[in-house]
This record gives sequence, C-alpha cells and structure tokens, in this order.
Amino acid sequence: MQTTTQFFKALSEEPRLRILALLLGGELCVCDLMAVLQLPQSTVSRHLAYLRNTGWVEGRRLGAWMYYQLAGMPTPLTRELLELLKQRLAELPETRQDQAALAEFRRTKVKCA
Amino acid sequence: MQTTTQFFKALSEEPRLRILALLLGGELCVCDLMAVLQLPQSTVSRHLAYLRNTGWVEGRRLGAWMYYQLAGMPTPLTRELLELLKQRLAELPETRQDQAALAEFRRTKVKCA
DNA sequence: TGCCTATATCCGCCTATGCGGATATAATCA
DNA sequence: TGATTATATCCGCATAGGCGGATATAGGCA
Repeated sequence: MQTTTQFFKALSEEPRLRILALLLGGELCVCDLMAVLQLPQSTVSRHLAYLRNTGWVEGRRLGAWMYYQLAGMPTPLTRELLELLKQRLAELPETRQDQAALAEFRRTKVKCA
Repeated sequence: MQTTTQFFKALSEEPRLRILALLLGGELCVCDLMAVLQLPQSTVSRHLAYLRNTGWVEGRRLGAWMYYQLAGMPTPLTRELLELLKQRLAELPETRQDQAALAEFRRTKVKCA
C-alpha cells in the first residue's frame, strides 16, 4: 500500500501531472519539457527524478540528451490508472495548452537551448 | 488541474487510502474507523476532514455520531477513478486486513467507545 | 585537452502537512 | 442543568518536499 500511496503522491503536484500528460503523447527530453512548462531546468529535472523513483517514467540517454517516457506499469491498478489518465487528462485545459505549446515548440525550435 | 492534483493528494497518505477502502464497503462512523485503523481520534478526524475538503467523502450527523460515506463524483475522471479503486483496492493486503478487522469489530462491539 | 551543452544534484529557504495530546463543541440522557 | 459520549479543532513539533540559483557531472566536438 506504501507503493500505491507513493504512486498517487507522484500525481499530486501540478508540474508532475503536466509532465505525465505530455509524456502520454510520447517520449520527450528534459529541454522539451522546460520549454513547454516554462520551468527552470532544476525544477523539471527534480520532478522527473521523482517520477522515475516512483515508477512512472524511465529515461534513456541519447548523447547529451536524456529522453523520458512512460514506464511499463507493474500492476493491474497502475495499468488501469494509466489508461484512465490517457483518456481523461486530455480533457483538462492545462493539458491542451501544453500540447499546443509542444506542437508550436517543435515547429519552431532549431536546437534545444 | 488544481482540483485534480488535490484529488490525488488525498490518496497519497496511507491512513486516508485505508479509510477510503473501508468506505467502499459502505457508510461508517468515526469510531468505527478508529477501532479498525487503531489510530487516535484526532488523527482519524483530521484525515476525514481532508477527504471531505477534497470532495471524496461526505458526512451526515446521526445523533452524536458522524457517519461518512463516499461522495458523488463530479467528473468522468473522478467517477472512473473511484470505480478503479473499488475494483483494485480490495487486492491490497492492508485492505483485506482492515476489512477483516471491521467485520470482527462489528461482531463484538456493544457500543462505540 | 578544453569548451560547450544537457542534465543531475546540492543548497538554503519556505510551506504544507503529518502526528497525537489537549481542548472545544455538539448531542444525549439522567 | 450537569455529566457523558462523539467528534472537531487547536496546538506545538517534526518532516517531506516545494522552489530556483549554484554547482557538479557527462557527453560531444574542435
């Protein structure tokens, strides 16, 4: 149950929920998230570490970049919770805005920083 | 989204998740929860206030007792989340233990305190 | 090697919130 | 009314964890 409460705690801060909503659309690197969320690098990195430690995401290094994606969910509860988020998070206005910001960032960016 | 994160934060502490799991089985009064969770009255009452403030439960007074039950969920996300908990929380060992303790308490108690 | 970029971690500060004993409030009953 | 019971709130204390600037680390490239 400790694991379960930790899992929910990861969803209980707005920056983390926004990060997850963005990762539902696929793998992103830290600087993508910085650009979309408009948060300093240390803040984004800290939240990603939290999500990693609670089993929500996993990262892989690609050269200098770290790419993060949703991790494989270990239990029925977590799998179904993820499915739920996939369906319902997109309805929130903040999520839509972030998705739009990501699309715009991708269209215009040359390199990350 | 603020509402959503608050909703998840309510699930992120073990005593509160155990309370919700018990309420999935139906309405309970504060002293039932005290007996099952083996937590002091102030602690139980505080967590119930938190759950009430975040929209998870609602209480009604019946004489000297306050009975708490799950509240009506306002959005699809919250409704489906509740449904998920209903199906999956029962699988956790702590939930089973609490349910057993509740059954035992109901068989043996004469009055609350 | 030396520099630049991307990321992670450290640091001090601050707030939210956990805890449980003590106290206040509300209802019941003699 | 006064005592008892049930619950809510207050209090002081402790800790988790938020924040973002500063620093450390890792990889790429000239």
